[in-house]
Amino acid sequence: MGRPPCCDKSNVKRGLWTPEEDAKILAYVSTNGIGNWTMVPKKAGLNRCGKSCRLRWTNYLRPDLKHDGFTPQEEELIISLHQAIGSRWSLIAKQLPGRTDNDVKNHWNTKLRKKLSKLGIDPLTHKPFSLVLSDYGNISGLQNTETQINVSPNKNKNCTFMPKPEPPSIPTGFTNTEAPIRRPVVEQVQTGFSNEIIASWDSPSQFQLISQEPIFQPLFNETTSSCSSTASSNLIQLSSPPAYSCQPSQAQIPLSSSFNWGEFILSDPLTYPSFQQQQDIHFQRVLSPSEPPTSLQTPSLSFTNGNGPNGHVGGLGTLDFGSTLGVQTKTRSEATSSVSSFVEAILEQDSEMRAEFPDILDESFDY
DNA sequence: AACTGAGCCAACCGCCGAGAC
DNA sequence: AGTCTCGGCGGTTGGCTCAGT
Repeated sequence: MGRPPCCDKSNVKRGLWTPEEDAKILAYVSTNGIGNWTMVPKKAGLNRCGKSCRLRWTNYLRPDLKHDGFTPQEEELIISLHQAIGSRWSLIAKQLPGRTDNDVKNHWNTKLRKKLSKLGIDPLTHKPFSLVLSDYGNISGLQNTETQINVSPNKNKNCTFMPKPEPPSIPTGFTNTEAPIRRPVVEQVQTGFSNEIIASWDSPSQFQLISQEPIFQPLFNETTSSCSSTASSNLIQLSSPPAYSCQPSQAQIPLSSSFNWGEFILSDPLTYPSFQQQQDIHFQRVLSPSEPPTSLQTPSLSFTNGNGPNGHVGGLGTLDFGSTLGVQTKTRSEATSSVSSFVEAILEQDSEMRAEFPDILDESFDY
């Protein structure tokens, strides 16, 4: 038996609010304060659902709200917080005075997500698309090329894969000439559950405390300095909340030290086919002994609930850090070779199709 | 001028947890 | 312990605006 509706929806007005209705809410709140929203419509003389009144107040009428556009600083903060904690809009909004979760969510969905995509960054994982693709190749049970081809990342509607990521460009909304995010996120793969990796965000006070730690510093540094981040010694203390099944419960992950996003994106096999000739050299260089091997690693995922990699499991999945925290069990070349196989398979199919249907597929057809 | 599609944002929906009873 | 109510939350939808054709 479900919860009964808070009001008779057939008898309440819906849709946009009129100035008169707004005035009634404001008048009511100014004299009675906030509380017991279910009684507000009756007491304020409104033919609205109490919940609707609360939302109207929370998202629009509150006097402390800003109604102007987001500043570049606010955008940077949203991106970095989203990178850290995922789509927990209310927590993000608490760090932005005068902004509501709805504001932040809408701004993310309409502006920031596209900005990141244009930079060749998957807004879901905050990683370059090429790295996300290689992560799919790393998911256990997807060993062979055919399986990988059958698993389309686009099945996840939240996954904003682009068929051909654009080369890195200068973001329009940022004050700096440097891209605000060029560091791949190695701490998490955010597929609807893994944002719980960073687990100490449950209270705003904790959040505030942690947000002042170096966790975000690399991002902000990079907006004003070169890509050689000073975060090489930074460690993120991970402690899983009891409600989730991240493993292990305690882990330390070093942040990327000298990673160059531009270099990485330029190595994107989808963007630059010559990547295959360079990748081994590239990763040998990046993974040289002087570099922390984990700087390019991502957590490998194992699903204990039967959902595939595209399943939005909402906290029920299990992240297995066993292979990435401390011991590297899968090399970058393995990961990228699976991507290469994937690309090769596509190119091979393309060649066959071109040979078979030369009139249909002209030269400009491209992936 | 009319149409169309994309972008944007306000509002809604439904689930959930907390707390009162 | 069970039920009910409220408010919070993230995801989704509806409708307005505007640029392009």
